[in-house]
Order: sequence, then structure tokens, then C-alpha cells
Amino acid sequence: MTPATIRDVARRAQLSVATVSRALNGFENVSEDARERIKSAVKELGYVPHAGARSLSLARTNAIGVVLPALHGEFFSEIVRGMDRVASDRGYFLLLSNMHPESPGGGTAVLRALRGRVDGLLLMAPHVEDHELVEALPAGLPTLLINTRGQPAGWPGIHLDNAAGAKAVAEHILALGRQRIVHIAGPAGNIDAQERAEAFRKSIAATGAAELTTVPGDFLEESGERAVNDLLAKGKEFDAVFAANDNMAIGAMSALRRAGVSVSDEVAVAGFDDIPLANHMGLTTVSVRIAELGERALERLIGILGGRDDGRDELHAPELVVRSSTDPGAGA
Amino acid sequence: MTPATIRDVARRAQLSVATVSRALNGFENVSEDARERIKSAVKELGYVPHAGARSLSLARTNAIGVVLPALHGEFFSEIVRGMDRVASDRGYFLLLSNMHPESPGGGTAVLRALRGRVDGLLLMAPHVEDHELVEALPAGLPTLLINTRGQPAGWPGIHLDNAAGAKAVAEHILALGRQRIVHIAGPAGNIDAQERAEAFRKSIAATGAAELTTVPGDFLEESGERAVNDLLAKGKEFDAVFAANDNMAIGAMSALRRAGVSVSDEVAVAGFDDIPLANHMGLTTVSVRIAELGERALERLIGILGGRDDGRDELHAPELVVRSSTDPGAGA
DNA sequence: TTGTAGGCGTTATCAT
DNA sequence: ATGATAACGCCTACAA
Repeated sequence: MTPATIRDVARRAQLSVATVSRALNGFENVSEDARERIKSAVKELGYVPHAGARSLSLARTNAIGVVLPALHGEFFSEIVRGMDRVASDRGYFLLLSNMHPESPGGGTAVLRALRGRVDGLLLMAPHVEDHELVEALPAGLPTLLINTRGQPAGWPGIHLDNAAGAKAVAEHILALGRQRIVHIAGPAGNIDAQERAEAFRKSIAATGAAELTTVPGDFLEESGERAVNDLLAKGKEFDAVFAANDNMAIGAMSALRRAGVSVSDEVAVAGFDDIPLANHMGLTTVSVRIAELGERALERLIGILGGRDDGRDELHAPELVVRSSTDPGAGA
Repeated sequence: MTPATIRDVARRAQLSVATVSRALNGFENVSEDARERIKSAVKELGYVPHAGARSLSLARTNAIGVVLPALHGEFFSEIVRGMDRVASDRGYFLLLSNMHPESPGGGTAVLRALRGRVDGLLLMAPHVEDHELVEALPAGLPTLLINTRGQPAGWPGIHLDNAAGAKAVAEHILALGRQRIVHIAGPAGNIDAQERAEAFRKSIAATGAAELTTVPGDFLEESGERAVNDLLAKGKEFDAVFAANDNMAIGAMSALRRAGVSVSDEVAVAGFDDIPLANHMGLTTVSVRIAELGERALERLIGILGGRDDGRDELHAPELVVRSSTDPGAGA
């Protein structure tokens, strides 16, 4: 037996589908008698409204599309959690989909598959160029861009303020009196990595005094370890390391400890992201407050859907968290 | 201007919507000429098919609903990642929604909101009783139950094999020759915690020789710390601790270290879950392989949708991972 | 208060 | 190969 439709309910209640629809949607102009009959018909038939049909009729899905690149653990988890909090609070579902950067067009095909399925879109695609992204968007689908490369003119967006974070780390390290500083960079094509490296370089250079060495990395823990091992093997001297993310910073700490170098005392280490592990390891880092970013993104998108949003590009400010890897007195 | 529909394309190409639909869906019986005209009409109008309307017509959404309770970080992240991998591979979207255990009916209302929106459902709701859950499900919505309390007869499901995991830990600890064993249990109402405690108790009791003390906990790190501190304060002697999850085990390790007790040497410590932190801390634990559980769940649901699934309740086997917290020679 | 009928954007059947 | 047209399940003027 196929699921009951509103027509079945109407027949059973001896009423028209219009009346049933009105009753089901809580309109006032329905008699008590009708209401009763409908109620029991619904129960007897086990009727549940078909959300898809409803959406088509109302031109409203109550769903929000979330398109993210394939993400490393913590970030994915946190941003989705933040979005989910606001979404379920406001009665929206989250329709998840990841872009496959390796597929043709950078995976922009999924964007079209979302048309008529969601009311709006939260899109994060750091690997795709702005204009490609904007061209791939179905016309008329309200979209908020998160951390894309550059800011497509006129598109509302939220960008992580990488520069502010890197600058805070630089100033902290310099305030500690460190002079020979190493930066373990992230993947070459990654916009976040680029912004962090650039802002860090500038802040260090501004003092004139300190020396900065930048070595490559790929955001994975092993690359942080490798970077430090290479430097030590070469006899390179340094008293501070800023890794472009926490994973690499943790790898760097392991390598230093293994080499018998005291972290914080001889070499201060800092990362970026503030993943849970950072707290346990006492790693000084920049807290991105990812969940808050997710919350904010959803809130703004809902604003856009409601026709109230200034469409500007917003900067999400991170926060420096000092722990024992740079300051022995900082606990943890 | 509102987005173009298939009708606009038909008009522009001087063809009927039927022909356009056929062309768009790659049918053979469409002339080259028609194909060309449609192609350019689509491009000129920026036409993108309306997935919602398509779903209604086809009675197929290509979306799978995922309903989870509010979850602590790692688990949520991992299980969704696993599901997402398979889903995007098979051309499905994931429609996310969390149940609010505190709302009336345990949050079962969202289940109805999913009808007509998804082709199938992946449902994890350890806080709701079986029969309530099954009653709340829209009729005819293929559903796979994950780690629910008990197995509603006749419903396909996947359950974590807590008993096998706890048994493996018990045998490992006994093999180490430990005789005075402590179990830090999870929350009283939690089914996973109950199963772990019970299986562990049984396995220990089976030997007859060892002594087991069970103390309460709540899955949070602090409760593991507190439990150990209490035992030490009471002068209780023990040489092994099995916590019902990794968070508590890590708390226990901290407390032991702080008290100057050598972990593994004097007291062996083991946990459950194998969160990333466990690896870093060298904690012996039971790896749940959450992402794999998610993958498997989605695969089975797709099997159900395809009419091929034996509908049985499947046990997801965890795996003992021995590290330095019980075996000094085990690295990490 | 209730019913009739048309529409939301597609697909599919049945002619031609 | 192409075109009318009736679904799909629901909502909503407009009428009565």
C-alpha cells in the first residue's frame, strides 16, 4: 500500500482537499466538525504530508545547501555543527554536499544539482576561482560565499581574517624577544596559507630586527615534523616556529622534543586553528572559532533570504590563545 | 526575472517540452537539429533544471536523510564523513538534521518532516525507545537504525559491538597479569555504557581470580580524573583502569601522573573509541572506526533502496589497539 | 465555511 | 522524431 495523500484524507473525511489543506496548515476558517473528521482521517490513514510536493507549490524548501571542499576533520565538524545549531533552531534542514576538486570544473556541477532543492546556499570553495564559481551558480539562488579566493564583487561573503591572526602571532613572538623565526607554510595553492604567510612575513619585516625563514608544508602533521627535522639536520639555528596550522605545529613540537630541544624555552611554537588537540598539547595558537563562523554564515544567509542583508564582505576575526608552547607560565 | 523553466526552453527552441525533456535526459530519439536548438536555448536562458519538480515527478529525491542526536565532536564528524564519502560517490545528497532529545516526543517530529524529501533514512536515536521510534516513522520510508536501544524486531540496523570491544580489553588486561581492576563507567542511561560495563564485568568474572571495582562517570574527561582521585584518596589499591570512553581514560591518566603513579608500569589504562587524542597520548583503546560505520550504514541503506538487503541487524566490530598506556613496548 | 480548478516544473504515456 | 496531456502531491485564488 502506497502512502496516503491529502486526497485520501479528504475522501475519508468527506471533505475537499482544500479544506483539509487549510485545516492541516492551521487556518481559522475551518469548522470544528471538519477539523475533527480530518484529524481522525489523518490518524487512521497514517497520513504524513509530502514535503517535496509542498515545496514545489510554495516555492520554498526549508532547506539550505552547504557545499564544502573535502575537509580535514576538525574544521568540517565544527563549521557544520555551528550551521546546524542555527538551522535547526530556525526550522531549516542542511543539505550537505562536498565538491570534488579533482573533477572537471572543480566540482561545480553539484551547484546546479541544488537548484530547486534548497532556498539558499552556503558555499566554500577555496580551490575555485571567483568568476568560475559565480558563473556556475544557478541564477536566482541566494548564496553566501565563505573563504573563497578573493571577494567576487557584489557577492555577500564571510572571510576568515587570516592576516589579523598571523599578525597577532608575530607580535606575540616578537614580544617574547625571539629573533630567529621559522614559518612552516601551508600548501602553495591554498589561499588561507598564502594570507597567513604573507601577513606574518610583513609583521616580522616591520621590526627590521628579526630574521625569518619560511619552509614548505602541506597542513599535515608529518610535514611539520619533517620541516623541523630538516632544519635541525642542516644545523639551522632558530628560537621560534609559527606553523600555518595546528597539525603542523604539533608535528613540529614532536620533532623538537624528540631532538631534545625544549619547546617554549629554547624554541617557541605556535599554530593556527585551535583544534581540540592544541589545548591538550598546550599549543599557543589562533582560535578560529569555526563553529561561530558557521553560525554567523547561516544567520546571514537567512537574512539574505528575508531580503535584509547589506551584501557586504565580512571578516571573521580570530583570537590569539597563549599557552605553554610559547609561555611556560600559561598553564596546560 | 524569475529563473527559466523547461517551458521557456521549449518555446525558445520552437519545440515541445516533451522533446526538450527527452533531450535533456539523454534519450536517443531526438534529432540532431532539435538537440542543437535546445542546447543553445538552454545556454541563452541560463536554464537549470528544477530538482524539486523532477523529484516529484520521478518519486525519487536522490537525497538521504541523516538524523543524529546532538553529538560530541569526534563522533559526529567521523560518521558524517563516512556517510558523505559513499553518498557523493553514489550520487546522493545528505540531508542533515539533529534530534532534540529535550523536545516533546524526543524530537521525533523531524522524522515526519522528512517524508517526501528523502529516499531513505539513517537514524540514530539512542535516547528514544524502540517502539516510539518505529511509530514515529512515516510509513514507507526505508530506514536503517544505528545504535538504537535494542533492536526493534524486523528492522534493519547496525549496532556497535560494545561487548566484543570490552571483552577484548578485559582479556588484554588479564593477559598482562593485572588482578585489581577498576572500571570507570559511563552515564547510567546510556546503552553503550551499559553494554561495555556488563561485558567487561562478565569477562573479568569469568576468570574468577581478578577483583573488579566499578565507579561512576559521565563520559567527560573531568569525571575520569575525579574517579581516580577519589580512589587514591581512599587508599584503594589497583593496577588497571578501563574507562568506558577515551575522554575519561585520558582524565584518569592525568590524575595518575599528577599523583606520581606510573601509567602502564604501576597502573595500566585503557579507553574506548580511539579518538585522535588517544593516539597522541599513547592510550590503549578500542577503535570504533566510526567513519567505516557511517560508510557501511549508507551502503546498506542503498541496498535497501535497491530492494536487496536481508534486513538483519548487523554488528559493527571494533578493534583493540594496544599502545603504551598498557604496554611500554608498544610505541607512542 | 466549503468546493472547484488551475498551477508549481518535471516526466511519461500515447498518439501522430 | 515530435507533441498533447495527464500525472506527481500540494496550495490557493476565486466562487459559491
